[in-house]
Amino acid sequence: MGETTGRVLVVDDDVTVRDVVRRYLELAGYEVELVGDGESALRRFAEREPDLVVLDLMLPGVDGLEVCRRLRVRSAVPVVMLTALGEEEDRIAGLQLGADDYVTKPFSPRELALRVTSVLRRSRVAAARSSSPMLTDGGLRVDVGARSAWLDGRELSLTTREFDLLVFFLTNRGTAFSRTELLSRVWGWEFGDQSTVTVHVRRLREKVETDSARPVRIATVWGVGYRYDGGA
Amino acid sequence: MGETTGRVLVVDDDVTVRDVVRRYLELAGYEVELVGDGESALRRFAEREPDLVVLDLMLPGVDGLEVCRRLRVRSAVPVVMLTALGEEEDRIAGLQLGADDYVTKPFSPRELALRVTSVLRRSRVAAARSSSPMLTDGGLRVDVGARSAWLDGRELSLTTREFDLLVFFLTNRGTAFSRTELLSRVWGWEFGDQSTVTVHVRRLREKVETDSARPVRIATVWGVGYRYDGGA
DNA sequence: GCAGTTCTTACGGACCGCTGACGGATGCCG
DNA sequence: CGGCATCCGTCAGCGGTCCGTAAGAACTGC
Repeated sequence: MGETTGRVLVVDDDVTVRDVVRRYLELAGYEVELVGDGESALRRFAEREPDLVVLDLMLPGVDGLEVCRRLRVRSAVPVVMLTALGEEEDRIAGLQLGADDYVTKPFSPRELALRVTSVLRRSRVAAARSSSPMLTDGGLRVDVGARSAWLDGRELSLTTREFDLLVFFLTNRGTAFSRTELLSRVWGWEFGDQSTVTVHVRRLREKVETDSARPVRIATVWGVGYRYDGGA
Repeated sequence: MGETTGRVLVVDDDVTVRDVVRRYLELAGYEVELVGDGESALRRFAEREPDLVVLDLMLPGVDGLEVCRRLRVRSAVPVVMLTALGEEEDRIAGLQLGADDYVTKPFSPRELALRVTSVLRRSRVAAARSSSPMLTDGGLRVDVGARSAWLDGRELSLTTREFDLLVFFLTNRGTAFSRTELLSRVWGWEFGDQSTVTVHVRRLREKVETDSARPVRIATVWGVGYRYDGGA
């Protein structure tokens, strides 16, 4: 099959390793680019934006960990690290920097190709699911990732607690919660003054209700607590 | 249509060939320059920086191969070679020197025009993909590969950290990040003083915000961290 | 009308982010 | 090798925001 399933950038200073890796990855259907040092890796990455990077830890000049960090600054590209046996600490550091997998030298090229395939599949699934969710209700729109909210088009300035509270309500519509439960699930407290909740609900109402004296969205459930009803 | 789709420099010592080629290329919408020998070709190339060069192999004085080689020293301009039948070796040499296509004499002028169009299209696609990606936002332009940035045309002098931070923000617009997360993804630290982030954001703001006391691009998200909003 | 519950307002302190300054590290130039 | 400039991380002070609490008023259900 001539169809490529992705572009892979291989970074290793050993020509022999590069060639072997190249052959196997190409057999697996990948388009392969090779570079021998960190600077070239970063430059080539910027030019070609490969789908995955195979990165040797030991590199002349900028080392593998630094390359990984710099890549991570501007890309979520999956990285597979090549480490020598016994570089335990480096491996851990690498994974902390966001490497997605690692292979210890000496490695079987077939194994590397398999890992590449598996990491790539994993990251593609993750990417498909990662778009920032938008909560909406009537004229209310909430971007959880951006931590901002709009009511009828104009932006609301909500404090941290208000925002968290609103998000909780929006993701749990139609269910009544006691103040104690809200304290637990929004504040993370297991005990505390319930009036804290009361006051915050009031302040939130001032911002999301058209008439805060006659609330439509956040309903009071007498003797129990509060419930979020749709604003539609 | 009067619009030109590119400038082509034609190098051939035969006046008749030049005129025929010129007519067809102009019909195809190109702006055409004609020269008759190698020295003129190099000089004119330097003056006009055409988008493509049509180059006869047999030239008085500096021959075609040498011209091609000299061009390649300082430009990636696409070259289409004109070769006589049987100049097999020259053709191979030409391609090795970086010619992008060749046409054997006698040739149909229409075929030449088609080849020119096709080479030009190919090279433009390649250029678009290989030029280092530019991040832009409002008056802000960032060349990631070159590690340089401009605001309203004048170059910014950013330090390494500032640059990385800016690139991270530009590639993750509209999402709020905690200082801890920035520390992890830009600094590569898993723990550390959060004020490090605060201070760097401040320094970056001084350089990319019109009024750093009233930031527009890098918004503070109270109790959380920072978010990059468009500067538009 | 009474008791329990919720609403409203006010306030002080805690928290947070901004700022300016400093010392150490690093790299460059003489 | 020594001096200088740059960059970086830390810190303390300050000013502003936010939060939790308390206390009185209003309301609900009985």
